[in-house]
Amino acid sequence: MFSKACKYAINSMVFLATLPEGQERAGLKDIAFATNSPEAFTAKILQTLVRENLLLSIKGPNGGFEISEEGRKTPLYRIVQVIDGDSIFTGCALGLQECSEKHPCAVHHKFKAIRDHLTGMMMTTTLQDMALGINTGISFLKT
Amino acid sequence: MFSKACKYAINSMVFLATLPEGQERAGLKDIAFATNSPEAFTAKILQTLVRENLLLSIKGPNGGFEISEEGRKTPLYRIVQVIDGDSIFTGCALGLQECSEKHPCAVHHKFKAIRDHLTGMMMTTTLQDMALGINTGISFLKT
DNA sequence: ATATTACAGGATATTTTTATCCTTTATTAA
DNA sequence: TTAATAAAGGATAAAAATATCCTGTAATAT
Repeated sequence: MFSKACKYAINSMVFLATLPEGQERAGLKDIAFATNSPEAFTAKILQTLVRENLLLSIKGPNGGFEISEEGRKTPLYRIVQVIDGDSIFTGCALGLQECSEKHPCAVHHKFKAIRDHLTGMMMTTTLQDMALGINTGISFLKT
Repeated sequence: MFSKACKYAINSMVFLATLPEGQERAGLKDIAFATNSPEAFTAKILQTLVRENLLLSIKGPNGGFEISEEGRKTPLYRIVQVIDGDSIFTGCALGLQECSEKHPCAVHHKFKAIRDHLTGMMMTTTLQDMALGINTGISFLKT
């Protein structure tokens, strides 16, 4: 469904979103540990998120990453789009280059309904929402 | 969503299911052409489907592949399961090893609804259904 | 100023997925 | 029985995704 890179991105963002005000910064090591992801690889992905202004990065002692205001309000949709592109939201399930109402693949209509369901969910779920679930103990960041 | 291997498998099966009675056999070359997929790679995938009794293969002159009776009735679900495994139907969107009602990830409930929607669709759509759409000109096998 | 800390980014390695090639095996037609 | 055909299957190859390592750069604290 999503690439590992994308899962690491989402989980890192959610973790940062769970941190309480006043101590919202975390280093790579802590992020990787909290999310069960490989440190160096995660670093690469965070770089992308920083470039997109979804994260702030601070070098030096007491440095680390913080979720930006923009990032906090960001829907899950955006993270996926940034890391995996939006083929999952728009691409043909069966691989047709052109798959549309006019030229549908054999499951176009049925599949479109599911994609739309997914897209809607991803657009309306923010990282903040997800963090809230974690912070209230309703859901979990790692196994 | 699905691997290329899986898309090739589905498209090959659907193509074979579109062939009229009495001439339901097609060679690798024709299958690959009809579905826009690489011949040798597709051959490997068809081997798997043959082992699963979803296809029959016949060697020698006038040989080729035929969809089996079992294959014709098979839901899309089964092809995906055979080629990609069922992580798409059961796995956690965010990569948690254990993701369940008891120990849900941050989008478990919302995502489960979508997965169930997908699973239902895949279980109720047979290759025959898909072939019918192609044969009636409603849908297309390639771009 | 200097040593230390921590991210940035380039280079490289590993693994998985996708793809091709070639020999073998089975089948058919002549 | 032989030549031709077509899939099976093993061996590689190429590409993409995942992962690690190392040097450079910025920031901080002493």
